[in-house]
Parts: sequence; C-alpha cells; structure tokens
Amino acid sequence: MQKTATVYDVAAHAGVSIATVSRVFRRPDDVRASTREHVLASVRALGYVPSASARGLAARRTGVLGLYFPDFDAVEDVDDTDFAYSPRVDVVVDIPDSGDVRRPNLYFDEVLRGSELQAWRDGFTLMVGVGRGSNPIEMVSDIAGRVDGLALLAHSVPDDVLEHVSRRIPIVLIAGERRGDDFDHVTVANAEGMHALGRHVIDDLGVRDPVFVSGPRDTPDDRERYGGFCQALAESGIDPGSLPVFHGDFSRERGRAIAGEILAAGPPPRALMCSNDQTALGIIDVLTARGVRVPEETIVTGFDGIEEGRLSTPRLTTVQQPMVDLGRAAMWVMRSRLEDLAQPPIALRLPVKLLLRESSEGSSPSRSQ
Amino acid sequence: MQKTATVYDVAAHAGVSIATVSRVFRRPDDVRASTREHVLASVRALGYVPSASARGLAARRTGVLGLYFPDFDAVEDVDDTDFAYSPRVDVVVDIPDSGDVRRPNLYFDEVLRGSELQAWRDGFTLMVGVGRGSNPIEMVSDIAGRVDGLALLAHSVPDDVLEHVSRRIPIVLIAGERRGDDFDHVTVANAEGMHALGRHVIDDLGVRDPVFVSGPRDTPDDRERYGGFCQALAESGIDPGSLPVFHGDFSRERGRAIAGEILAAGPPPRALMCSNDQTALGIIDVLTARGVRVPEETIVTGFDGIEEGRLSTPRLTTVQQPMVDLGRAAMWVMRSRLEDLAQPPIALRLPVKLLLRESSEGSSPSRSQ
DNA sequence: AACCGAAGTGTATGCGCATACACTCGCCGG
DNA sequence: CCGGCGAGTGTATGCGCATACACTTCGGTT
Repeated sequence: MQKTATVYDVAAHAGVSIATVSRVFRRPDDVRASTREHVLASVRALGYVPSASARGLAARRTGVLGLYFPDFDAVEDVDDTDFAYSPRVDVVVDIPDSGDVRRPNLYFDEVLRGSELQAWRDGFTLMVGVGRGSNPIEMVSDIAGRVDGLALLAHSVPDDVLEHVSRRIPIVLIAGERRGDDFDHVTVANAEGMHALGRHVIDDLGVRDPVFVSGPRDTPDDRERYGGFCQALAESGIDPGSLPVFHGDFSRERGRAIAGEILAAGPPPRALMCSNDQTALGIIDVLTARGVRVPEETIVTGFDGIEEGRLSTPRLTTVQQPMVDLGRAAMWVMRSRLEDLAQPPIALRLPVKLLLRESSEGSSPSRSQ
Repeated sequence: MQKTATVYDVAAHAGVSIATVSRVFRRPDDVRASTREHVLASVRALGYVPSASARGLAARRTGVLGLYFPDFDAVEDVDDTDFAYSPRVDVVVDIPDSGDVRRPNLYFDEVLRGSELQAWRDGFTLMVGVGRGSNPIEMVSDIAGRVDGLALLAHSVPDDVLEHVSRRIPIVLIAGERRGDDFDHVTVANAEGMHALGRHVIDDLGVRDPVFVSGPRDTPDDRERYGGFCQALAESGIDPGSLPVFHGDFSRERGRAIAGEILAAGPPPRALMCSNDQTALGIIDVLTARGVRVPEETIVTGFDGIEEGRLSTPRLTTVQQPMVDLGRAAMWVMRSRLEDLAQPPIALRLPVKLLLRESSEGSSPSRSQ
C-alpha cells in the first residue's frame, strides 16, 4: 500500500497521456488494441484502481444509488465490546419457543436484495443506510451527497429533509402513496390484495362478521389494507362500522396481546383478518395455546407473505407482497428518472399474490413432508 | 433540481469564503457560532448537500467501507420485464412444501446486518456488492475504487485480484483462515464448535460411529469442521478413517439426495453430523418422510444456526455461528487497520454456541405453540 | 500531387471540496 | 505604547479524473 497509483503514474509507465489511460477504462473501443493492452499491462504492474471520487467529480455523477430504511427492528442492542475474545464454545440447551426475537425485518432484507440486484443490472452500485437511533437526518444527507439518486421508505424521514435533499438528487419513496408531493413512488396493491382476501373470507368461507386487526395507525400501508377490507364488506352489504377493530402495531408480541384481549372478551370471532403476518402469527400463537383450533373455530389471515408464515402451524393464509420486486422497482424507477429528469412523477403499484393456506382453509393437509 | 448548489454558492449567499462553509461542516467549532448559523441558513435556503466525490478527492478518503459477497443464492432468475404491470391480485392455493427455494442466503443477510451496524457506528457508510453472474473482478474493482477498505468472503475472488486491489486499500477476508497471505481475517471457531458437538454426540449420547456429511470440498469452513469432528473421534480412540463420509454441497436438496442414498444402502446410522444446517434439514426431510424417527432412530446435527433449524420439526441441534458479529467484526477490523496501516495482520476467531435441540436429544418436548 | 477524413492520441481545463498558510483584529501584558 | 498571541476568517492550491478540443498520421480520393 505504498503510494496509490494514479492515472499519471500509469500514463508515465505506459508512455502515453492520461487521456489515453482514462479512455482505456471509459471507452476502450476508442483506443487502439495494442495501446490498450500496453496500458492494461501498466495498470496491472502498478496495481492501479481508478478513484471513484475523482471520477465522480469530473463526470458529475457517481454511479451509485442509495437505499435508506429506518430501523424498525428493535435493534438487538449489540454491546460495544471490542472483538478481543477467543474462539470458545458456549453450550446452550435450547428450549423451544425461546422467542421469535431474531430477524424480524425480513421486509428490509428482501427489498435490499431486489434493490441490489436491479442496481447492478443497471450499472449502478448500491449504498445502504439503515437508520439507527442516530440522527436520520444526518444519515440521509450523508448518503445524499454520495449518490445519484436515493430510494427510501416512505415516512421514514421528515418531509423538509426530503425536500432539501431532493434539490440535489431524485428521490423515490417506497411503500407509500403519493400525498401531494412530486416524488416518484413505488407501492404494492395493498387495497386490492386485502379486498380480494376479504371477498374470499366473506364469499367462499361464508364469514359475514370478520374482525380486522390493524397495524400502527396512520401508516399508509395499513390504511390502504383496511380500505380494501371495508370495500369487500360493503360490496356484500355489510357495514364495516358494525364490526369491531383491534389495533396492533405490526409486531408479533402485540398480536399475542390482542389475542389475549379477544379471548378474555368472550368466544373468539369466526375470522380474524390481520393487517400483517407478524400480528397474525402472534394471534395464532395464543389461540393455539389456549386450545382454539385454527381454522376450524377461528380463521386467521395475515398480510406480507413472510417466511415464518410458510413454516408456521397451521401455515398462514396471507397476501404476499412482492418485496424483492419492490426493491427492484425502486431502482428501476430511479434509473428511469435519471434518464429523463423532466418526465412527470412516476407511481408504480406492484401486484400481490393471495396465498390460500391452512389458517383459513378447512382441509388442512398435514404438514409432514 | 435546478443547478445543484456548491460551496461557492453557499459562500456567496452567506457572504463568507468557501473555507468557512467547508469548516461549518467539517469542524463546526472552529467557526464562530453566529457565522455558523448564518451559513447554515444559506445551506437551507439553497438546498445544499456537500458532494462526497469532491470531498473524497480532496480529503483522500471516502468514508465508505465495502462488503462483497459472491452470490451463492441460486439467484432466482428474475425476469427482466419492465415494471409496467398493473396492481392485480393473483390467487394461489399454496400447497404445503412448495419448496424451500426462497431465502437460502440468511448467512449473507446476517453478515450484512452486522456490517451495516458497525460501519455506521464507526462513522462509515457501507457499500454492498453481491456477485451476480457478472464479472466479479470488475465488480470488486469497481467497489475498490469507491471505498477506504473492503471486506469480502474468502475465496470469492481470485487471489490475483485481491492482490491487485489490496495495493490500493486494505482487505479483510471473512470466514477463511489465513493461508500464507497477509490480509486481515475474521472467522468463527469452526473446528472448536464441531469438536464440541462431536464430543457431545460421542460422550453424552454414546454414539461411537457417527457419520459425517460434508460440504463442498475445499471450502475452509468445511475443512475445519471436519477437522474438529475427527479430533473428537480421535480423542475417544475412534479412527475417523474407519467411518464413512458423505459429500454434500451445503444445499438442502443435496441433503435430501444423500439421505436417499443412505437409506438405500441399509439401515440408517445412529447419528448423522452435517457440516451445515441446510444439509441437515434436507436429511431430516427425507428421513421423516420415510418413517425414520429423529432422533430416536437417527440423530441429526447441523452447523450454522439458521432460523429454519429453529422452526423445523424436530428442531435442529446445531452450532450457531455469530453471523451478525462476523459482519461487525469485519468492519471493526477494517477500522482498526485504517487507523494503523502498519500494524501486523489481524486474525479474529469468533466464538460459537452449541445449541442442543430435539434432533439430537431424546426428550423431545412437543412443538406446540 | 494536393487534399480530405477517420482514427488515434495529447493538451488543457474544471469538477467541488479540504486544508495549509497567510492574514486581520482585538486583547493582554510588559 | 508596542509586541505578541489567539481566535476567526480568507486565499491559494491540489486532489485524480473526464472530456472538449486540438493535433497528428495515414490511407484513400480526385
């Protein structure tokens, strides 16, 4: 790691000008093959790697796209210890149900995966930021200075920050409907999905008084889902206002608590339609433990399509969001925006998939494999 | 998104020099409070966000750390369609066991999570690259030009590329023992973990002829694990050479195939110790399906500690790797390296945790709730 | 034989910032 | 009353590259 090589070093070593060196990387075809080989030999000899900072400055674009998410994982508060410990082995007799604390945030992982995939496909590099307790404003500004465009989860950052940052680079909001702003948006068909699920429960399963279990108030996702639910009811002549609604917060823990409340209040309702999977799983946890059979006595449905819902007993009927596609779409929109800054705001709504499984269907095939 | 504001614009607007503007961001305390407020007002007025490219160039450091992983997910080959479709809802009757194809790569997600966490803690931004089919060499070089240091999975990139890139920035290798190189390394206690598990199976469970199911040949992780296994045998006076070994590839599918082979060959062995969880889960899939009771007839163990192993039936006895810590440690080592480039190579080995669960323990509590 | 264009290469400049250094100003001690 | 000093600010420079433009060859035209 002596002195880092620069274009000048390579140019001198190869006996050409720096323009030629630069061209070898940027537009190889503009350089005669023999010269190119010659330069590349020098590149190898000197261990030259072009500086993205310099390139970004000169070219006025970085080739990087940003992805910012708030940290809704209750971030396992990792201790700050140094990594000075030795390779030891702790033995733990692991009792069942020792908590579902790990990996709550599949959502972000999936979106990240999709973003990463699409960004590279489009020739960009991805920079990620997950808002820790630390000041999200600084974080977003920091990222904003490094990228050509930034995608972030809607409502994860104050509007004025968005406005500020958007004077420099394009912004794409993930999972939030347009709301008077001119940003680009990428969402899933929340309303349509919950509506379809509602129709299924009402029409196919014959439940005329399903109970809705919401997520945190004022999240747009939750609001839309509830809207779809109400629409399905209305279409069947049922007044949504006549049915009780429980308010969760998208956590499994809260789902359990809600199930407790419900059971305490009397016989469980015929169907519980939850605004997300975690809540539904928490409810199933408690219902099952208290001897309420799902779905025979109570049907439970979720929304999201997380992995746990496929591994639970019974497996969870849900609406699967295309989370990977959400990330992909965000990057795709970003690219499109960068190619034409003047085009009108883009708003994408991705399709969802209704997964009918045993938490709602009577014929529960055994989960043996 | 008119003309992006620069230091010059802010300086002019605030009636100060660009040095003062720069200082407001870099060393706020060097600027009189009143001046600072004044400048910040201009910053807000102009929507100024400092350019990381320019800063990186001038300061000779980017403040970004890189993380590169190859793509061992068989990348679900996402189609290349544009996102022009409408919000529709597909209904799918989801039959059980419709595959475990999703999310195979928890390993990377966890490492990423830890890396991201630690990087921000240390004041760095994280840039991720997942090697798609596309040329990993280009990808690594690309990232290398953008960051102050790069962590990558060992053996994911040819040695000469590493050597080349390392002339520019420090490299940290994840999950691979040092091997004659001078790079920094971060690993887990593979050998110790498998050794402890081996001792448990031999001593506590009284199995004197456990069968090892390996991973892909020549991965260092697998090699170390097998080494720990052999050592445990040797300590009990058992000759490892006398026992059969099956060769897997860390995939669940292959685990299933191996189970098939084993059953075809005769009565199943008393214990199967697998080099990773996926393989073990695949084996359990088939054993269970064919009526072999786990663990009563055959004990099965894994290695990794992935989530599925906690949700399977029976739950999987395994050695849990500290995957999040692996990422954290990589970033931590990187920071340490950057603070003192001359210090001797660092090699960290993180402790593991032996999780004793029902795939090896007789007393299998029911998996209810 | 003078001319022309294409292909290949070099020269010069600026991208936006950090920072070394110079400078100013007010205050203190001698 | 002068010298010195520290706090605060400005000036000048260079970081490493992309790229517009100028220049040189050289083969083919007329």
